[in-house]
Amino acid sequence: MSRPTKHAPERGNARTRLLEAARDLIRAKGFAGTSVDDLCKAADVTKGAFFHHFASKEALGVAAADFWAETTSAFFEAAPYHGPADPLDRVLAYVAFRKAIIEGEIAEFTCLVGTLAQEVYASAPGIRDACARSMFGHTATLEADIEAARQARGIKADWTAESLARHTQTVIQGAFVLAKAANDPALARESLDHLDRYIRHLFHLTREHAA
Amino acid sequence: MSRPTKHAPERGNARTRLLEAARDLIRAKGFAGTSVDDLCKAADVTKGAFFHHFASKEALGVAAADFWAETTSAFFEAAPYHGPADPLDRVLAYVAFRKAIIEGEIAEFTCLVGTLAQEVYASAPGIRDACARSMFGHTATLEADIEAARQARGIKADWTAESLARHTQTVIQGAFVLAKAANDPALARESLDHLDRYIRHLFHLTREHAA
DNA sequence: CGCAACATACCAAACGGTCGGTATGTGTCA
DNA sequence: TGACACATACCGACCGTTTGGTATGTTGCG
Repeated sequence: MSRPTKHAPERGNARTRLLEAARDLIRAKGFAGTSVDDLCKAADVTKGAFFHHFASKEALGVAAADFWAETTSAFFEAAPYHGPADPLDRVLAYVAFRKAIIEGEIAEFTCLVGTLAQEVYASAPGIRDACARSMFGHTATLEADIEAARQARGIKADWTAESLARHTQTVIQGAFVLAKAANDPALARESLDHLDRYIRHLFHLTREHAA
Repeated sequence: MSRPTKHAPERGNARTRLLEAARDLIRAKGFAGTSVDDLCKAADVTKGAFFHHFASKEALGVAAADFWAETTSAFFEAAPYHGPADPLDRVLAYVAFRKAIIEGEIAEFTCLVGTLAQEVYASAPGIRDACARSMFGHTATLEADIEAARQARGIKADWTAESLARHTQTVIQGAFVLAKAANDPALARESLDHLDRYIRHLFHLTREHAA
């Protein structure tokens, strides 16, 4: 029983630990508020390792946003809300799922790329664009279900699936801002209830219809 | 024709210039990304003046949030959306007004206290609380019109005026996040259209009803 | 005079980033 | 098989600059 030979020279795990540290520290303290030394300490690596893997702090920011895109898309793909056969039920289940995962520490359920984009949109366009790719890549996955629901139910809409998918993201991002300001996750959940009610309205559903 | 004597020993205008610089720079670069030197340069004052007026950089952050609360509440009080006699019309006019002022440079129409709270909610509770006061002080002004509209129209609601006022703020804050990520104000306006549609639904209004 | 409103010069710490070096593979060809 | 060339991963001392903050004036006005 031989150990598998490592062909591709295993992408160092210092790199991964730094990306995880970036995810956690930036969500709690912001990008500018997190120093390279902070990141190295949290990841338990040296500064040499940091600049071996990333050309600059800004490059780490871009990589962190890409890392976020990868890990969250895997997370949402594996999530239970894809179960229902009816596409509208999947959309409502998505909203319910987003509401359900809002709990515990604020830094643990809020969005890295939303925080990051808000902070550096003007000073670091590379990071901003990586955040946009992550955010709108995610809304695109919801868009398909919304469009399918619209067609299946023959809804004549003066809105597009794309805009409703983006509006859903708007409510989620805004909910995080209010939760942070008030230091209370309940405010975020509250807005997701309004979003749920709005979507049911657009599809002529009663409030009682189960998701 | 004598010059008006200044009685109240005019709260130094270096202080005001610093607060204005803080408002503009923090919206563009974030709080941690804006240095005391940056602020002094933009306000054309020296560091001595800065620390004469503010005990620390964090104290300036609190003062900037308070300054934002004062100036925006004056701005919204003077805004035209208070005109309509019907309270619901005032609410819809508010949403239309918020949409109308989204134009030009992103840093010019986005919200200081939203940005600030998102960045420092965990590391500077004093600033966060000042942001919360500004934000929820503003939503409270909308809440009155929403509640009046609900009573005037005899709406039996499973939501409160308070929560709808906060949801409105949620959509506005989230709209700013998406506009920054995509570098496009149009995305912010788009979500305000969804919000308008939602409010009309809650009050059983047709889409055509004029605001 | 006395005090508020500044200006100037300075400081220690923290910052992002560089650099010479080591340890450990890995591919290749005689 | 072994040895040479080269690559990757990482270390930690060090560098120049910027940081938030302080100490000590100076100025002008009631």
